[in-house]
Amino acid sequence: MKETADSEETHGRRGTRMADIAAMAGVSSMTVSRVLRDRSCVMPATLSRIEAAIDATGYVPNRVAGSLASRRTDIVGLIVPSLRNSLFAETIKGVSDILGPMHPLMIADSGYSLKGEEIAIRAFLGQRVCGIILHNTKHSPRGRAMLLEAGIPCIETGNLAQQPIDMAVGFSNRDAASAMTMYLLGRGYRHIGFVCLPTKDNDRAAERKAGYLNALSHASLLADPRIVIESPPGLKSGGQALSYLVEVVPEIDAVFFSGDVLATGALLEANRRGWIVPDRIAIAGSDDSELQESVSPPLTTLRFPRYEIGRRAADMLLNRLSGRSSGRAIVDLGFEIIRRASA
Amino acid sequence: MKETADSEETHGRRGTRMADIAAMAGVSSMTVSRVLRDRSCVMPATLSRIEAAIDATGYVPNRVAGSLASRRTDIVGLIVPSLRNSLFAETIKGVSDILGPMHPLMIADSGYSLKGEEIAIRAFLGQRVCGIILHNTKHSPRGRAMLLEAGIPCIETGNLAQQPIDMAVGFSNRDAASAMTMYLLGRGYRHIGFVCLPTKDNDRAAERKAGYLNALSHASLLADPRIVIESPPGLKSGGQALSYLVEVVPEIDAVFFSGDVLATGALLEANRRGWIVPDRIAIAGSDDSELQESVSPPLTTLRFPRYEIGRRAADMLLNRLSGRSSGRAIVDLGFEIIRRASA
DNA sequence: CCTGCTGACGTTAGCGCGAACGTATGCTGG
DNA sequence: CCAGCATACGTTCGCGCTAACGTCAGCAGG
Repeated sequence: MKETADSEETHGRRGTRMADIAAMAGVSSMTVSRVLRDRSCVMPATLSRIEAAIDATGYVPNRVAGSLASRRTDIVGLIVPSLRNSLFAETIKGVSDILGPMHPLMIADSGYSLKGEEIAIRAFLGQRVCGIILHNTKHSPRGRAMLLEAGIPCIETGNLAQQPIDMAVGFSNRDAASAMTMYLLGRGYRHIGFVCLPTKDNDRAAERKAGYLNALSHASLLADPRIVIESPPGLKSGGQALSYLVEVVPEIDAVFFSGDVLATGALLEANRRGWIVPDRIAIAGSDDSELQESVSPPLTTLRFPRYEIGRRAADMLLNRLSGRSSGRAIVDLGFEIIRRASA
Repeated sequence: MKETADSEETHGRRGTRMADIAAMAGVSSMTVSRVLRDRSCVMPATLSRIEAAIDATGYVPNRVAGSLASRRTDIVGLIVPSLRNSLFAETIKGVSDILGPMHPLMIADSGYSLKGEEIAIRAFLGQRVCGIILHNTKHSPRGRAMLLEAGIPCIETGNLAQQPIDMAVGFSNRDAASAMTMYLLGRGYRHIGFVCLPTKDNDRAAERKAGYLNALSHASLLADPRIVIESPPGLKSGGQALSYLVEVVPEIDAVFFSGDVLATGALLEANRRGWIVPDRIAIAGSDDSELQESVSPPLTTLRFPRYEIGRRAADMLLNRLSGRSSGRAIVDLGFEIIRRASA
C-alpha cells in the first residue's frame, strides 16, 4: 500500500491559503483579508490571533488571486531601450526608489526597436500592469493604440513628447542641443562639428541634431554637412569620430558630442594626440557623469536630471492611481549646461 | 432618464474576455485557450476564425487569471544590490536577453541591505514568481528560509556561493583577487596596497580582501594593515584612496583596487599629480570596462563574465522549469587578468 | 421601547482562465 | 461491422482571493 496521498510531506506542497490562517485564528477569511490590507479595521484581540497564525505558518498572500478578484495589480511596467546603458539605469533607479516594494516593477528591454517595444507592451498588458512607463517618444502605431485602448496610466519619459499618449516627464533634447550649440557660438567657435548616435528609431538623437541645426541657423550660419555625423555609441567610437572630423575639415574648432560617452572618447583621443583642449579643438559633451568631470581637462557637458525624471514619472503614476491627480500632464524638468575647461 | 447602464462606451471598459472571442468564433473558450498556448492542436479552419476574432478585438489574454488557474506564473524575479551600478546592468541584460518576452522580468533593488533583499523576496513570492535570481550570496536567515520553503528554483549569481540555496553561477572573487595579487608580486612589487568597497553586507568585497591576504601569506609576506583599506565607490573616492595610501606609506609601489571605478579614479589622480604609472606606482583594477582600456596608461584589470553570468543564470532557471535539468548545480565561469600598461 | 447608527465581522458570488475529464466523429483493421 | 484508437473539441469545476452586501451586537436619544 502506498503512502497517504495527501500527506504534508508530499502533496502538501500546495502552500498555506488564507482560509487556513482564518481557521487557525477562528475567523472568516474575509477578516484575514482585511488585516492584510488595513490592520486598523479589526479588533486588537482578533488581529493578534491572525498575526500569530501568519507568523507561525510563514503565510505569504497570493497576489495573483488577489489581483484577479480585485481586477487590478500593483505591478508597474517599465520599458527602456537598453538595460545596459547606465543612462537609463539612473531613471530606472528613480522609478524603483519611488515605487518601493508595494509596487513590483517589471522591466523590459525594447532593444532600441519599435517592434521590441510593442512586444513588451503586449506582454505587460497581458500581466495587467497598473501603469506603464516608457523611455521613448516614438512608438509603433499598434503599440500606441494598445496603450490608448488599455486605459491605464502611461508615462513617456526622456525626450519630451509633443503628442504624449497620456503623461510625459523629461526635457527637450532639441532645446538642450540648441543651447549648447549657442554656448559654443558665444565662445567664438565658428566651425562646430556635431556627432550624435544613429537617429533611426531614436527620437532623442534626432531631436538633438535638429536643435544643433536650429541654433546654427538662428546665428545665420550654414551647417557644414561634412561635419554633422552619426556614430555608434562607445568611447572608441567617439575617438574615431574626432579623428574623422579633423581629417575631413581641418579648420574645425569645436565638436559637440551628443550621446553617451562619445565626448569622453574624443577627449582621450585628443590627449593621445597631444592636442591641447580646447585650444586646438573644443569638446562639449552631454549626459554629465562623474567620469566627464574627472577627465583632464574636465568636460563641458549637458546635464539631464535622469534620476529625478524616474522619480517624477513614478510619482505621477502613483498619484494617478490613487486618484490624487487626473488628466494629462507634461512636465519639463529642463537641463543644465555644465561649464568646464574643455569648451 | 440616464443612459443605458452597460453600454460599450461607459461600463464596457471591462475588456474582452476569452469567452467573447469564443462566441465570435463559434467555439468554446477552451478552444481559444488551446490556440493561445499551442496553435497546432486545433483545425486550421477553426484556428483562422479564432485568430480573426482576436485580431478584430485586440484581445490580450489575462495572464493573471491564467496564472491563478494553472497555479504558476512565467514571471522571473531578479534582485540586485543596486540598479544604478553598471556592473549589475550587464548581468540584468544577460538575464533579460535569455528570458525574452515569454518570461516577464521583475526587478527589485535591495539597496545593498539584507533586510531590503528579504522584503523583495517576500514581494516576489507574493507575486508567485516561477523562479528567483539573486545577486548576493549572503542573506538574512528569514530570507534564506523563505526561499527554501517556496520550493522554486533559485539562482545565486556573482560571487560563487559555497553553500548555495539551490543553484549558483559566477566566479570566485577570492581566487580572482588572489590571482591579481600574485600577478603583482610576480612583477616584483613588494609594497602592495589594497582598496575595496565596504565589506559590510558585501560578501564580494570581503572575499576579495581575503584573496589578497591569502596571496600575500602564500608568498610569506606580511600584509601591512595601514595600506589595506575600504573605500566608498566612485571615481573621486579612488583618487582619494590613492592619496591617502601614499601619504601613510610612501614606499608603496602598487595598489590593487578591487571595486567599481576606483582604479580609474586613482589613475586619473596619479596623472593629475604627474606621476608615471607604473614607474612611481603600479595600479591594478577590477571589473574591466571600455573605460579602463581607454585611459592612459590603460589599466591592468580583472575581467568577470558578467553578461554571460546573467545568460547562464536565466538558462539554468529555464532548464529547471522545463524539467530538462534538476538538482543543484554550481557553475564557475572564472575570470581573466587583462594585462595592460598600468601594472 | 423602538429607531437609527456604528463597528466588527460573516456570506455569497464571482474574477478569467486552465486542468482534468467527457464526448462526438472519423478512421483502421480483423 | 464493430472494437479500438486518435483527433478535435466541449463541460465542469475550482485556483485563492476580494467587492458587495448582510448580520448582529451595542449604544444613544427621544
